[in-house]
Amino acid sequence: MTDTRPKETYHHGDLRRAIIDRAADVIDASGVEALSLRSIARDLGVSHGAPNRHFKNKADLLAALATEAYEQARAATVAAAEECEGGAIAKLRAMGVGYLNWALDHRALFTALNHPDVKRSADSELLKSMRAFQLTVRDASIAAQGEGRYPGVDEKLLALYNNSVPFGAALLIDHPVFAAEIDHLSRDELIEGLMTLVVPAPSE
Amino acid sequence: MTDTRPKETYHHGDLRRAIIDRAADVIDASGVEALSLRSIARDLGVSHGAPNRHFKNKADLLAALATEAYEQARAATVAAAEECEGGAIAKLRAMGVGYLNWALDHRALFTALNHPDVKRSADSELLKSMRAFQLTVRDASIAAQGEGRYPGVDEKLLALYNNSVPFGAALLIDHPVFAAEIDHLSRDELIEGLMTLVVPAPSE
DNA sequence: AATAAATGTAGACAACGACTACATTAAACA
DNA sequence: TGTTTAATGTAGTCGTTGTCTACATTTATT
Repeated sequence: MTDTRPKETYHHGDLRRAIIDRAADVIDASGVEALSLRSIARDLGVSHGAPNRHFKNKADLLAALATEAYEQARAATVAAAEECEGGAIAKLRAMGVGYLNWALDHRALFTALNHPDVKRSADSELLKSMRAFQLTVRDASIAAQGEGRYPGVDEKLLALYNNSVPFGAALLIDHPVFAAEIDHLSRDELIEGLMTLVVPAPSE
Repeated sequence: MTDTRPKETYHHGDLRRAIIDRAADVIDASGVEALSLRSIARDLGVSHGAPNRHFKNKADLLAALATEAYEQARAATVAAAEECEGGAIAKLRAMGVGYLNWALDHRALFTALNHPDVKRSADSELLKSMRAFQLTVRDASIAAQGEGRYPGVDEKLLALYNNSVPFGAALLIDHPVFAAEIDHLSRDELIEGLMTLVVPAPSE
């Protein structure tokens, strides 16, 4: 996954990429609070000031992680929809499954995506990625509505609903206390079961 | 803003309470990353080491905030259910509304409740509060199932679903990018509309 | 009244984020 | 090609923070 392309020069070659990857590892291992530009620099064998050439400050690194998270999440949901052979409703359901699988497979990025302070950042790249993700889900919701799902419901409200479930579920499934309650279900059963509640199969 | 009491007494009286309250203010105003034990101590007119008598470390303060958040959230949902005069299904729907209203009225505590590093804490008080909240929702879900809602669905899966929606929705509604998309709806319309999708009124 | 426990203070230290001036490498251009 | 310019990394510094320790003051207990 970490396809670092070392050019083996005195300049690191792709320090920005390496910092982001390392940051994700740190978050996975020790949490967001443990994230430190200096320790990442040490881990990568560069001076403590080097990261500042790539990130204006620490929040900027977190924003970069979140941007990547939104792009990956969007790619995962779009891919899931494209692999689904059903109609718009089935695709919407597949997108939720795809998103949940991505979130559980990339907890560090998912953490960055949900970090409370990321909302505060006005970074335009981040806002663009957020918006792209949102629109993807909204369009899929509208398409599903065209197939008769939840007729008459405000489409933006429907988009909120279809965003909220995987969003909240990923947080809860990742949560030790809540997860303990559902450990009799396999992950796939959990995700499939949940999305079936959200987007029931078309009656047939 | 800072209710610094007259420094006539050596002991503060209720420093722990004051620190928690001030921490919530800081989170509201400047985000979690801006939280600092020393600046809180300064604001309250005590020495920089005083908070350590009440919180083992910074994470412990965050855990205390989260504990209080879970207790408040539970109280709000229970109160909403008790004020609802309908059956178990109507009560479940009211609980979601109550939870969402609480979350949007107490963003700092909601932030603490969702902070990624809080999950990592093994504080037993926190775990107790988390569990109490979880069981409250689960019991209400089971009661609603007794009235015929989602027959045959694994009750723990149903509890997850009923937790996920308000959980995720509160995050999204609080989110500038997503919120911009639904600004044509008032907050009450939004919450009511969403919960109606989650827990439709019983057919009658 | 004597003593212990709780609570607040003051000082110290290492780590951190962020800034600066400077050095080295890569890129652009003549 | 050689020169200049921008990008990138280094080393040093500063103020702030979390956390620890020793000590002071107040409150609780016996």
